[in-house]
This record gives sequence, structure tokens and C-alpha cells, in this order.
Amino acid sequence: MAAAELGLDAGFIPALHKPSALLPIAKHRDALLYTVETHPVTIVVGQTGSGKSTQIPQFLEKAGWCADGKVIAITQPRRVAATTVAIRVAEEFGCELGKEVGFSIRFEDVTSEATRIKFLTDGLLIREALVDPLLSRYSVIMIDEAHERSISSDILLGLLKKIRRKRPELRIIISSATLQAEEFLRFFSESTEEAKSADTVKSDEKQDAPVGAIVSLEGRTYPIDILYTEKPAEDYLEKAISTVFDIHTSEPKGDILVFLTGRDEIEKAVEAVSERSAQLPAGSEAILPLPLYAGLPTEKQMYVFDEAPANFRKVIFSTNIAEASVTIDGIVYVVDCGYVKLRAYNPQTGIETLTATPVSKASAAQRAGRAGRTKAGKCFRLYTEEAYLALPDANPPEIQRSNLAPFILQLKALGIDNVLRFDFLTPPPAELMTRALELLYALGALDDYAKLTKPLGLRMAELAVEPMMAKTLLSAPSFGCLGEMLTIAAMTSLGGSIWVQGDAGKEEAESARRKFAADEGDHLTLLNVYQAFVTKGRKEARFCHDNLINFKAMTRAMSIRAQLRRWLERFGITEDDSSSVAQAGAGAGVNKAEQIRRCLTTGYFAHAARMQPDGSFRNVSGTTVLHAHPSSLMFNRKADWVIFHEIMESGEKTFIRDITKIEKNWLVEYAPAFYSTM
DNA sequence: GAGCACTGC
Repeated sequence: MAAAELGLDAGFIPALHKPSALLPIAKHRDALLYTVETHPVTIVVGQTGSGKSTQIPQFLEKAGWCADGKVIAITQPRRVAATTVAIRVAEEFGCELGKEVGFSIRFEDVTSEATRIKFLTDGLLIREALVDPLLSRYSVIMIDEAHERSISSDILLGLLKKIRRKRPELRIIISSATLQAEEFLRFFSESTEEAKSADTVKSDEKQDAPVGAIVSLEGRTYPIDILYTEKPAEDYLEKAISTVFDIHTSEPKGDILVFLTGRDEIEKAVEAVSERSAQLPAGSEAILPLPLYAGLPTEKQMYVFDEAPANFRKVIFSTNIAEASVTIDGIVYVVDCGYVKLRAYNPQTGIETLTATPVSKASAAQRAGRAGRTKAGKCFRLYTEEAYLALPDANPPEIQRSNLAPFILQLKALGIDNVLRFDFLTPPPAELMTRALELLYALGALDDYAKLTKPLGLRMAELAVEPMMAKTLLSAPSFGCLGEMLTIAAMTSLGGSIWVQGDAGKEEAESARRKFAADEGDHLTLLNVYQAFVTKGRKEARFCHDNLINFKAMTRAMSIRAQLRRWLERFGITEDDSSSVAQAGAGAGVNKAEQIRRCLTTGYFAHAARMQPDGSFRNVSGTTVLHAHPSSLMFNRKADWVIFHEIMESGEKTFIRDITKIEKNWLVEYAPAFYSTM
């Protein structure tokens, strides 16, 4: 029926999204379905804008892959992606979100009996495997953005390879944006030792049929001119700023996106640009510099999406967040400093570092691609072409530079006892494995044969907190402080976002914090903040504002706490109705705070340190100098022995965060094997 | 006496 017959011609409503028939992927529909039909594994290579995440699940559903009540799962490395893609697909599919099309992320399960296409985070799918090891409710599992090599998606690939042998009918789709397609295909084609023995049993499976195939989809992007510097930049920050002005004065209209490495640089750049833009000739277009980084309050992050006012050119100075997590329309020019801050983990010291590292070719390509989303663009790389050619193809995957303890625990709980022989796409270094196994053993999660202990180890695996905190929580009932420990676990898992680093002066922020300070340290301080919030903050709108507390973070702490409590209830561990520390200190249970500190020691004994006369700390072996992070109460207080939640090296110094005073003899009492020589 | 790229259960 023509639109005119319906009388719609008077006022057209612009389409929210491109009709799917216009997406390049539509041309590949039949080829794609045929490959999925005939191969257990399909590698889809498509750039951003190819529509793979939204279209492939719908093609599959229409082709009958959801018969018999089976479900198609699509995993995403980020929560936002899982929700936004689900919303879009539900719209295109013409259903209410949570019916045929739904999503599931931690704390939010928007699915139902009717759900056939389900978007979820990769970490959550691993958790589902704990309950349903063969992921038997899914007919097709698509791992989206697999090229990002998140630790969870890497582990999922290993699990799926294993599951595939027991479920030959399962279809696996790996979506990859870059040159890594062959590597994924090789991974699924190679048989492991374990698989070889399984294949001899299953001789009916055709040995010579290819396991997988690669399907390429073209993206819908515009050409981008790549420009390099003639000589290496001495100071890329300065070079970035001058490049912005060069673009502004000599290039046509269009917003600029500048990739830098961190908050410091970004704030400096924003300041420098606003100062220098005053010197622009009168009457010329002005520059509007905007910062973008994860630590920025959400409202301020939103400014980057607003259109610049008339006669302004928008310049966004961003961290890596704009490389994949956040997409800004209207960017025509990209300036790439060539560096990214990467997290690394030193298995010898157990210390995480965050260091600026040259980007990979894959990252550089992704950054440049941000310029060509709406029309032809330009990318200014602040390094020479020679330097570009010397860059690695990709950064080392996360699994090779992380603390593996939480993942080893999960694999063990999935029945994979020999984690050293688990089929990793890229095996982690042996020292990382050893370190993780040693920690899990010291915590009592593994026995002398490296088998998961029951119930302790199994329960630790099922709790969605780090192993050290899981152990602490499971010890809490015997110290009579489960209620408090649940709160502390929820609060520490927020990772520093409790205080709003508003425009208010530092002193003001300090004094706000001091109101909740507990002599024993940061953990009890966090407990005080939470308890004040649940008694006052939820009722009084001004509470958070007056105390510079992040309301959203506190709400999140409440749901994390509730989730942890429910998990423990499933183990038959219920919260005691113990009184708050404040009350305890004032009255009957004077030792409550001590019980909490003791309980923390049962999980965090490996994170112990002793204060030196100069106020710095040393680790137990005395080999490393540690500093209380400026956000810690212990930053300017006296202490002797302490335990801490987190350790991180940044710049020249190694900082510890969330610190609580303990007694030295508790270390030997709760971790005799670990501290036998003390 | 001074600061953390980005995810996630």
C-alpha cells in the first residue's frame, strides 16, 4: 500500500534507523545462512556499520534456528552494547523488549519464556555455563567483537570449542573486525589432544569436512585520508594541540576527535585550547574543547554528543573510551597520539601497572575509522609512517596480562581440572597461571592436588567477587559480621567512584569524607558511609549532595549487596541481624570492628604491609616500597601492620588503596602456611 | 603530601 493512500504524505516521520534492506549485509544473507547451515563455526568479518550484530540474529531466527524453543545468544564485551543492540533489534523485529528479543546483564534480566534472540555480556554467558555446562538452550552462540580479545570472550571461545565436541549441532559465530579471522578459524580447526581421543570415539563425524568458514561483509564507511608526521613528535600533547589549531584554521567544517592517554593530559589539553583560542582572529569560528574519559561524571560525558553551537567547532579530547565504547557522530577529523594506557600485571610482585604503550595497528585503524562515519574524513597520526609500520598488529590479549585467579576458579568450577591444558586461543604465561594457583591454594579454594575444595572453593567460584573478597565473605559468619562484610564487599567493588570529584575544593571533599572516617581504616569508613546512606541518604535528597557522595554509585552498592546476600542465602548462609559498628562501639559488642578486621585478614593476608617511620609502607618481604593512595584515610595517619584491597603502580610510585589496620599475629593465625616463616 | 586507560560477574 502506498503511503499516499494512508494519508501519510502530509508529515513524514524520519526513520530512526536505516531500513535493514539498505545495509550491505542484506546482500550476504543467503551466503551467510548457507555457511552457518553447513559449518559448525562461521567467522564473520565486518567493519563497524556492517550491521552484523543486529542483522545476523534476525536472519537466523527467520531461517528457523529457534525451532523447538531454542535460543540464539549474542555476547558483547560491554553492558551498554548488550542493551542498546537488543533495543534496536527488538524495534526492527517489531516486538516488545523482553519478549522475542531480550537482553541479560548483571542485575538486569529482560528476557522471558518467549525470548528467542538474547543479547548478553560474555562474562554472564560463562556464568550460565556453571548451571548448564553445555549451554544446551542455545542453538547458535555468536561471540561479537571477539577481536577485542576480552578475557571473558577468550575463555568462552575455549569453552565453546570443548562444548562443540559434545554438541555437534551447535552453531558458533565469531565476529571479528580485523585481520584475526584466520587465527580464529585455525583455533577451531585444530584438534587438541583431548579432542583427538574424543574423535576416535565419534568416528561417525566426517573428519575431512571443514569445521568453519570465513564470511566477509563490507562496511558502510567513507574514505579516510591518513596523514603522518615527517619526524617523530617530541611532545605529542603539544603536537596534538597545534594540530587541532592547524585543522581549525585550514580545513573545512567538521568536528575533531583527539585520542590521548589519560585524564591529566586531557584536562591540560582542554585548558590549553581554551586559552589559545582567545588568540584566534576576531570573527573567525571558535573552538569548543570538551573532555571525555570514563571517570568523568555521566552528565559531563553527555556534552560530547550535543551539537556545537553555531560558529563553534567541537574538539573532543578523549581516552581510549572513544575507540570502541562510545561513538560520536559528526567527527570528520581524528588526531591520534599513538599511545594508549594499558594495564599489565606483574606475576612476580602481584602488582598491576598502568603504563602508556604504543597503540597497535588494529587500534590505529579503529581510531582512524572514527573519522569516516558520516562523510569522508582525515586522520592525523602524530607519528611517522615508519613508526606505524613497526607497531604490533594487535596488543597482547588481556588474558596474557591479568590476574588469572578469578578465571582459574571459574574453570575449575566448570569441571576443567587441568587448567594448564585448557585450550586457550593464546595461552597465558606460565608465571601468571602459577601465581593464580598459588593464591587460590593459600585461600583454601584448591587442595593439595589443585582440585577445587568443597564447599569453600566451589562457593568462592559462584560468588561474583574476587577470590580474596569471596573468601572474606565466606569467613564472615564465623566472625559474626556477615552483614557488615556484605556491605564492605559491595562498596569496595565500586572501585573509588563513591565520592563525586565535583568542582568543590579538595578541602571540602576531604572534610566530607572525614565525617565518616573510622580509625580502623578505609573498610570501616566505607561501612559508615553505606550505613549513613541507607538510613538518611535515601530519604533526604540533599544527603548525597551535602556529603559529596555519588548517589548512583551508592544505589549500585545496594543492588550488589542484595545480589551477594541472595547468593549466600542459596548456600544456606543468612545475614545475622548484627548491629552497626557505630552502635557496637558505643555499647555491647565492642569487638565488632575487631571481628571485621580479623575477617578481612582471612581473605587479604597476601595483601599485607607494614608502615615505616617515614609513613610509607613495605610489603611483608620488605622488597617493595608502597604508598597509601591519597584517597585513603591512611594517607596521613599512623599505623603499623595493615591489609589492603588493591595495589597499583602508576608513574614512579606503587599505591595501595582501601587500607585497614590489623595485628601482625593475625597473619600467622589465619594464613599459617603462607606466613610460616614470620 | 597527591591521583585510575577500559570492561565485567
